[in-house]
Amino acid sequence: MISSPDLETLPLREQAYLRIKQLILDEEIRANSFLSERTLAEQLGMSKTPVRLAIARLENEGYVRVSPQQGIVVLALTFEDILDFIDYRLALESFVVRSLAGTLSDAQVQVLQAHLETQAQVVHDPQSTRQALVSADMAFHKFLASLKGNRQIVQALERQQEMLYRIAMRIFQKYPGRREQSFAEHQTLSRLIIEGQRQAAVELIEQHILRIKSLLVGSGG
Amino acid sequence: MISSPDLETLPLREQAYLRIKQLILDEEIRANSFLSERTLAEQLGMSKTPVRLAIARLENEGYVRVSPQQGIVVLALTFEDILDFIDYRLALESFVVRSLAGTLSDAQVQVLQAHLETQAQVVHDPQSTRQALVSADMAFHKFLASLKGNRQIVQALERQQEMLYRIAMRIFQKYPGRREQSFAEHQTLSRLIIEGQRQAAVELIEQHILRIKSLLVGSGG
DNA sequence: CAAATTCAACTGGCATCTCAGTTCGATTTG
DNA sequence: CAAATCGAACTGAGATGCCAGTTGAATTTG
Repeated sequence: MISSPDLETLPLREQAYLRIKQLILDEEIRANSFLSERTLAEQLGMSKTPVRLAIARLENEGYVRVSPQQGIVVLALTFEDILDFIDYRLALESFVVRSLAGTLSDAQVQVLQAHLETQAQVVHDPQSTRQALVSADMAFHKFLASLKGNRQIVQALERQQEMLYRIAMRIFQKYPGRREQSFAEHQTLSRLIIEGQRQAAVELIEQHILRIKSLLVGSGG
Repeated sequence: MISSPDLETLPLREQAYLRIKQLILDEEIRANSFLSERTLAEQLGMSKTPVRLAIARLENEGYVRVSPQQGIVVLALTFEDILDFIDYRLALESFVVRSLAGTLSDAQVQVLQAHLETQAQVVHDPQSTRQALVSADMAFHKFLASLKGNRQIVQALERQQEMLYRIAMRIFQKYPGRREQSFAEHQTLSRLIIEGQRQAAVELIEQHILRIKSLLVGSGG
């Protein structure tokens, strides 16, 4: 959730986009709340122009809706939206796992295991914030996709992850047990991919993702 | 490729977006050519402001690249880009077909067959333009996705189709035989989905899509 | 007191202007 | 003649101001 180059060196429209999106994802700006270009511009210390570009981008990505002469509304994800995004993710990730299984080079196996080790430290550190846990979880899936080397899929997955970040945070809060369980599944999944057990790997990732749907039913959107 | 509400009633930024994108897709603006906000604004009869928003959107979608103090470049798809988009499509569509097979209601079967009939008329009309043939082909796939009822997947597929529209046009030009072959596969695919032959349906759609890769190798990017 | 009306304070949409940085050809200079 | 230099003509980035349309509370009117 953090982008590396110094925020201040970026164009103002990019700063505005990143900062507003972060406020939304962290729920410092809640769904269904209203914004205005002028207020945002003042708060961010810039003019309306770059704010307008940022808002337009957030609208295209589905975070807000802009009504002429009315204002900007932060959109709430409907239950249907969430289920759609989960199936979308399922389509992407099961493809990734299917085409990855049994194809990893030795070097790739090394990097994958290093990545798992990094996540292990976060998971086993009692100091880790919920943000850190969720980010590490998402980073693993994004990393798998990047192994496939398909920019479109990685980008699509990123977009999906950001959109469901707020949901993931709630799930991690409600079900703390997922901390360990999710990581254990990542380890198993990695092993199956490395060993080339394609069918088992695909089934595991599908269960891994579809389990989220079950959890959501129990948490009521 | 045509959006229904009267172009003139849309906000200027939307008109600019649609018109510029159409020029790019129709290759009236070729890849690697340079644009400028001011020139476009003059040509479209509006100020720079809405043009700037349109260009920003096209940049986010990957159609152009904007360099500060230099200009706007219409991006050419690399061969890798194309292959990535095709795999992306494969991930989406094989998921759609897999989850659709054997689940269609009678009403959905009716609409699907009506859709096939519409496409048949376009395919068998010798007057049909290449644009019409490509659009009808894409419309079938988009329709299948819409049967699944997942907005995210439909939207992702739309985006992918538009991005590969120029490539599809070249392929249809180089291989006129695809006119009939593609349509025949759509008929078979529909039958397999209706009859619930899931595995066969998935294999067919995967072949259908992967065949495009083979054709591209023979056409040299 | 309640209903209709007005109006001031907002909203985003767009045009315009200035600014700094790039580019490239004409000009100058060796 | 060739190389260095200068400058005019571009580029997008951003700030600002105006406009039309919406909204809601105060005010007027029955």
